[in-house]
Amino acid sequence: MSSKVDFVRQEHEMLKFWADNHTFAALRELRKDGPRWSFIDGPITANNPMGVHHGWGRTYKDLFHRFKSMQGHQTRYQNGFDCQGLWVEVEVERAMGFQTKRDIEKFGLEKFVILCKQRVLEYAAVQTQQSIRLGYWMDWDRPEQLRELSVRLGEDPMQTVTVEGPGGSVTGSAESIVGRLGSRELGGSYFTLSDANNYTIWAVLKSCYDRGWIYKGRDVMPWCGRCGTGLSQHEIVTEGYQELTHPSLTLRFPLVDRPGESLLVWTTTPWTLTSNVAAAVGPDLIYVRVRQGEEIFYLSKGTLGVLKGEYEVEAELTGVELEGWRYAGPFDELPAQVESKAPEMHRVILWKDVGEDEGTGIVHIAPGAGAEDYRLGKENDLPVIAPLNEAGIFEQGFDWLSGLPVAESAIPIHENLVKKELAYRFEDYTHRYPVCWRCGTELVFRLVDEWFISMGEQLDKPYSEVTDEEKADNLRYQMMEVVIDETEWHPSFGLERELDWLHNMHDWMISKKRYWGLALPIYECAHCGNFEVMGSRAELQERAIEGWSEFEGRSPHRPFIDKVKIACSHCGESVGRIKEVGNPWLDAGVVGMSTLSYNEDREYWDDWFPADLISESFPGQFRNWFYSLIAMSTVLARRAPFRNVFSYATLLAEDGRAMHKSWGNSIEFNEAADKMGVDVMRWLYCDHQPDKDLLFGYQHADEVRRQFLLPLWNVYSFLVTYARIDKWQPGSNREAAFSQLDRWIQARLNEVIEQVTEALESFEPHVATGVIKVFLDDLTNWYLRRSRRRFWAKTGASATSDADKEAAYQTLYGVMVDLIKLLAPFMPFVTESIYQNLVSTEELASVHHNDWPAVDRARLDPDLTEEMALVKRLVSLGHAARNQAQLRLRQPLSEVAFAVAQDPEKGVVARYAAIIREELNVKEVRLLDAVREAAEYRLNPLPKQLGRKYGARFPAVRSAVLALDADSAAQRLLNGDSIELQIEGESVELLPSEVEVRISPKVGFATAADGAYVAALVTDIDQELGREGLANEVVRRVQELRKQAEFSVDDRIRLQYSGTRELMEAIEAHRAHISAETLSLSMEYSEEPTGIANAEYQFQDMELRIAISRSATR
RNA sequence: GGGCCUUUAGCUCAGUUGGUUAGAGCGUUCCUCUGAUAAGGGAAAGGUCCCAGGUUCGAAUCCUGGAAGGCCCA
Repeated sequence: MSSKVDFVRQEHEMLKFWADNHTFAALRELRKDGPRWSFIDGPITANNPMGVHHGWGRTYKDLFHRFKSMQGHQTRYQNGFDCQGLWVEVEVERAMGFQTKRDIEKFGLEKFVILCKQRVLEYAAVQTQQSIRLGYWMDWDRPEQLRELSVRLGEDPMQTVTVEGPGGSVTGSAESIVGRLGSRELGGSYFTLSDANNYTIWAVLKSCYDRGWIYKGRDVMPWCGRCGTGLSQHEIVTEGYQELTHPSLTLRFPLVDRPGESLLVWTTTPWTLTSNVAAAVGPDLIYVRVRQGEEIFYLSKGTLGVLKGEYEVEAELTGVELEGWRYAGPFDELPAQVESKAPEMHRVILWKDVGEDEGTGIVHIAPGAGAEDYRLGKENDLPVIAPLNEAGIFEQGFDWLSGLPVAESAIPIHENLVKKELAYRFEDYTHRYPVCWRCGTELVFRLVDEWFISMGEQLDKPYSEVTDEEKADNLRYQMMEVVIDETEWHPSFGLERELDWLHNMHDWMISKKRYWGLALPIYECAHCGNFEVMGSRAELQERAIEGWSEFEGRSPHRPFIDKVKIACSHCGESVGRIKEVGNPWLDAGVVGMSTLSYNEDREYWDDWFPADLISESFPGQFRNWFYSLIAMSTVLARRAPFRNVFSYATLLAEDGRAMHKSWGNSIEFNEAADKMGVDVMRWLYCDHQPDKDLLFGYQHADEVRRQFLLPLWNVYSFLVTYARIDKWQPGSNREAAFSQLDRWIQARLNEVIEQVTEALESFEPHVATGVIKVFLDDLTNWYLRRSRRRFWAKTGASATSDADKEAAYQTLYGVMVDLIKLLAPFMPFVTESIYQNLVSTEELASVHHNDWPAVDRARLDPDLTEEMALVKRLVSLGHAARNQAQLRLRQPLSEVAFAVAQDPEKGVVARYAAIIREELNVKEVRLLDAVREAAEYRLNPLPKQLGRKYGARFPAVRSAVLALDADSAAQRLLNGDSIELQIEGESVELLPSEVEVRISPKVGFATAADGAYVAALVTDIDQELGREGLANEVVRRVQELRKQAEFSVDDRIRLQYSGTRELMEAIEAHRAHISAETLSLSMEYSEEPTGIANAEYQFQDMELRIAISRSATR
């Protein structure tokens, strides 16, 4: 067995092994009658290859699936792809070189929608392959089939195709097959573009409509001129802001009734000045009247810094005093201003939100170009001037500005204001400004009509006081109710965050003036204004009065769905669907219902709803997927769609910054998989506290490989190496005599099984990995290190040694098998590889088919594990002492003596003497004789014990203890006697367990201490010890040479040697030892040692020449 | 302006119900071990536990206020 292993290549071999043997299908078969464990996948946008951040989330999803599966559950294994919406459109536009919506319309909607579907299918195929590479076991579609469907769709969507489903082949048009992807007849991932998904949203919207929750609203909202669409509140936060620099403008609003006097107003969006109707001041702010030359300005006292040059404050007045002052607007000459009659209405209004942090304390108000302005305008009955069209270009009625894109308007507007002598100051200003999160275009605020779902009134009281009656017609509180009553959040602060969002959310804008997406089933009558919502395809068919035949057989998307007209139920006019498509979070949110066949098979839904787990990254999802998922199931069933939500933070590059291609710190998924291997990636992901941002990179990955994966492999490799030499097989009836170490590692293993199980059940993967890491260290650096020689024992030497060796094999093998089972959900590849070599049987052909290890309580042994922990601690002190005295481990010493903190610990030293002796290479192990060997005592009153017992009197007790004569007090305490203390006139009894006696040993020892624990080594080396040390040096050199010469570990050799006389004497004195250690069948002195390999060494002023050859006999 | 999170070694992070000696990994220096290990082990150096108050016999930990950073909402 080579210890050098190419893990990446091995992963590819395992992928092939799983594929060839249908290992995943076999697992599903094994678990098909198990208790259900339900998972709903949050759809990944099928628009680009997946990134390493997706790898993080998908690893968790796979981890929990595999864990639950090993616990016997059947699960649905359905991945999801998010398909509809602007992000796909934007990529297709980019690919086609389209600039505007007009380009799309010119190209043709029908063809455009097909391109969108094709893109989704292609990237679904890519992501499927990547996910398989990750070891993510899901019910994947065959990537080739997805690609094939994409091609067919492009050729002719109505051509007939046949595909294989779990229950046999399915035939239909390419378009209809694509529309049925993820259905139970086809299997595979769900696609949010599916007919079922779209029609289930129709059902949701219908239900909202029936309760009066759907409405058309007019509002000023963030708008992307390039995309020609508004953005909802969900889309604009987070991704939606950038630090941008804009020209900011301070200008005069001349006061009509006060010649020569002006308000000073500040704006960073000069284009909105064209639509100014009012100026707002803070009612309680202090304003000043300032003279600068001939001019008088008004601005708030706190913003005087904006003034250029000298000024003189003439008066102070409050905002209220300015109310009603009339002023001349900056663009009153524009026809749009004149028509709206705004110029004669310009006046100062009050607004409590006006502040002094920036600007002049006087805010210009344009209700047609700002959200808050619009609300303020409504309250004050102000006219609304809307300057921009869909594309962000000035409308007619703006004279010389009409036709100008808003982005190009700042400079001309400034020049115009300079000409009118209104401009006061002009400078760059950097601020966070909203941009379109898909295409990066700066947003403007625009007055538009959009469709909304009413989220219910926000009541001015805490949730606990909201009554059932109030909840009855209020979606907001119904959602809060199901979240509070039915869900658990990991990490727990998620609940608070979600409730905060739900409590404050606005009505949900569900429409988008775009092309590729859910066809909103809203039919608005142009004649009478009435609107209706269709709740299903059947309902639409029933109501259709024209166009059905053109729509028949097509997916419910534009343009075909738009052919269908119904008769208005009020006035009978022919009514078409509104042109808007749906917000994509409707698509993602409904999957909690649609993928469980809520509309088609209520029994199945009942079986699998709600999900036991959902899991996504939390930044963003509180207001996106978590929210929409909850909204949809609350509308339809008034139930929470999941019981547990597990979420995690953000993946960053190793330098702590976001990954950006242009910054050179970004790592692509495929590259990471090829270079690190996915087992390493998965471990790296899981071994991280999920609510903290994860720094992902090669250094970190290499650490995982070196510190975890390699040692794991090495233990396995050791076991296999010697099992082969000894032809050892598991399951024999040979007699085994289990040692203390065997019982210890078994006890530890069972502790670990218990802890790992608990950690995974409480959604704390990083706790599980932590426990396993410590265990692997125990296994390699303690159990194996201390057991190695047992494996080297010559078979047949004695019954005792054979039974000991058998026990070692059985123990290491058993531990290894359980360990890889525990590790299988985390590292499915390397564990499978080990399993195949170590265990695999016909019934359980994969590690992943095994049951999760159960805790064997009989093997738990807390005393043993605690004692061994102490032994390790003492031994480590012994190493420290050797280190300090510069006494290498190869040099045997006569004895080590320990001091321990507590009386009961004394027994441990004796009981584990053999282990300690070997580990520290000493002849004797004993306790320090405090009376004889201590040079100094110190008393350490233990705060935990004494503090709890005496509370506020602790300081007094403490000083009383420290005031004792340390020598005599220590003697008594070490004898187990208590001591009377007088504290503030009272007598108290000090117990030996309440104070630690610290010893400094006399000279002659090399010591190391940790609190009261002391290791003291006798450092005298007599001739005998010295020779033994030298013999070990010789052994070491021979071993080194064996390795250099690439002898195998069980090769017998002939050894020739010569060198310094002292060395030769040592060799003679320890011939047997050297020959046994080095497997030398013959050892002979030779002036000129000759053999296959030879070497010369110099150490400790001595010289050694050796040569070795393989011996023919064994 | 409000809510949530974070702040501990040069870097990345642990730190249990409050206990007087605050840990790990990486990096640096030195030592050591090697019959699985291009590995491992040990030691040294490195700390105002963000700041200020408070509670307590005792605070990295609990409370209040503040600062800085991140996220979310106005």
